[in-house]
Amino acid sequence: MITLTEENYIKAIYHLGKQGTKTVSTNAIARNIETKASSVTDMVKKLSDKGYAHYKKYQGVSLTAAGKTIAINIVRKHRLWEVFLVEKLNFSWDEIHEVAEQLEHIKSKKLITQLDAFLGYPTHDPHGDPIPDPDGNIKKIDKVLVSEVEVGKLCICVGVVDTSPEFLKYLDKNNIALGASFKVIYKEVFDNSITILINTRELIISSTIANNLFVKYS
Amino acid sequence: MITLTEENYIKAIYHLGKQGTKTVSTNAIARNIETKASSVTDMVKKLSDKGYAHYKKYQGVSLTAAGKTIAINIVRKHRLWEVFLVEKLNFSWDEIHEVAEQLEHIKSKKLITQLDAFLGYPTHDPHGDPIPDPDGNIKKIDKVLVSEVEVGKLCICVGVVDTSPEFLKYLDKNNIALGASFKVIYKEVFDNSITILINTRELIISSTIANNLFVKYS
DNA sequence: AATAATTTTTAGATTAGTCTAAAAATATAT
DNA sequence: ATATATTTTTAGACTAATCTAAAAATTATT
Repeated sequence: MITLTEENYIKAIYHLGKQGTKTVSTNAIARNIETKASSVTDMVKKLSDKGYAHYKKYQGVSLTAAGKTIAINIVRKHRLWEVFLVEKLNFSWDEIHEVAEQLEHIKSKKLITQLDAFLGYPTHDPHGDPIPDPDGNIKKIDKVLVSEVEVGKLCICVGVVDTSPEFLKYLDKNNIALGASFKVIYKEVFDNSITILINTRELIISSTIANNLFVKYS
Repeated sequence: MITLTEENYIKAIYHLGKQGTKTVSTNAIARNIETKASSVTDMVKKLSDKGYAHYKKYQGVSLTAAGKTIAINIVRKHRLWEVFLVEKLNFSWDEIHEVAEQLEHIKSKKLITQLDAFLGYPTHDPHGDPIPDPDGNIKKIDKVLVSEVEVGKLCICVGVVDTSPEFLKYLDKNNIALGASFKVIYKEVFDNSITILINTRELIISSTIANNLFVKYS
């Protein structure tokens, strides 16, 4: 049996592992799940013993195939619940994360199968992130940061990098929801801010915003 | 903060407390949550320290007002989730208990408020048990055991005592669902079995069954 | 390449929850 | 009312997960 705590470590290793580097550092995990490095060392040994992680002292951690399967399954559950919360229970996209963090640990295969069907087999969560299928396959769409879009391009908002309530509330306030479309009309070289035309209104977005918003071309 | 384990003890004390006696025994709790009496003693002291239970050595336990509030809130969550599982996710009534046991511990006031609305403010769960309202009020309907119904009475099935999968499957097999109506046509004095007429079919039910099925008169 | 700074690990303690086995209290039976 | 049986509590040990502080290894700096 796998404990809730083990699941959270596996999830952290998974997410940190995707961000580039081959192996994940003890400190990075500690930061991610708000614990101490010494606790991470202990847990990582345990995960290694149980066959969920590769671990050599001082060399960082990575997930085994078994570990990755578990991680992807948690991600699938998390994102399906997020869709449920937004589509069925009228949560806004900045309120769903902490509830989904709890719901993702509920153990019942049937629950997820049925939830998936009930939601109409969604492919993306409310932040635009892909939902792994039951076999763990994740199809990635080609999305690009607003900061990299050329002037004149028509874009559709498909996702975010940062999912903090602060950022999501900013987007809401400016009517930038998933699926919203806009055109990039000017890129300021001095501070990398970008002027977009959304719903006939011009909006200047900072480079910080532009680096946290994904779009696809339409 | 209240832990998951504490919640489960409080729930057990609540359910055992309703079954008659003024105070609940250590052994009864141990049996109910499948643990040892010594563990119960420890936890019950803790609940008492935290103000959720009244406890005097060797005298049994009962819930304080605060403890009862927590218990009823868990029951409310449990039963709302059961409705969700049956109505929205097509679970059968013998499959829902163990999943609801997990879901009842999710912490989010908004989640339950919205779920309640989404389900159309149901008053009873799929086993016929009443769902406490947000303030903890439970309205009881006057239901009676089939074993106590007089011959000739027309009945509507409104609930069960035993909620084990075995019993619920037996009911399903014989088309006895919540809301099903039937007439008691004969009561055998020898073994207390009861013959009922359901959907033009005669069915003999044992006294065990008759003591676990609630009906109301129609 | 030697030293300094940083990261990671170990050692030992702590907390929540559990257990076994023995002691204490209560309930039952003669 | 005394002995017996049952229930409940205590004492002490164990596991999972955490922490602090110190030691060891790695990385960075000069």
